[in-house]
Amino acid sequence: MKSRRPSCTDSGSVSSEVDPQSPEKYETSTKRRMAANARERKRMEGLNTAFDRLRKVVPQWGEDKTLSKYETLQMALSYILALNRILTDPRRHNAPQRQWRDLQLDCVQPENYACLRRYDSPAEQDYISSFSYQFDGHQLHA
DNA sequence: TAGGCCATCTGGTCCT
DNA sequence: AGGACCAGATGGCCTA
Repeated sequence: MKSRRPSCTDSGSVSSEVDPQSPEKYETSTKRRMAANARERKRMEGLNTAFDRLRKVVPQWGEDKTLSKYETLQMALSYILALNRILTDPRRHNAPQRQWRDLQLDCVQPENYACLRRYDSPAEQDYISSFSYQFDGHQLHA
């Protein structure tokens, strides 16, 4: 993970509500704020770890393209609906020999991805066109 | 250079 | 009181 900005709070900038006449209060408040910042960084780190784990289990566009957080959530939603569809699809029982992978690709609808970004390369177009199944009764809300 | 994405800081709110 | 969570603000990095 890249560290963007050197922490200004870690150097001790704390705000306005502090009484300049009371160094002890100022120090206490500064320490509290720094601790809160550290906790927040830790919390966001956990959140980003969760996003990374999610990215590993949803379909990716390619090794060189990392899904943004928003894209990851949209992809996860669509993927879950697709898997749910697979589990409830009656064709599953009629054609047990069908390859799981084929059905999986078949069950993700392209319009769920179209809003995410533009895909210009032939490889990406091919990948998108493989998601051809139309849901009935499932509606995604943007 | 503008726009998208992101990390970080910060203050507010809620909960224990 | 202190921690967790959240949303707004800010500024850096990257790409078209």
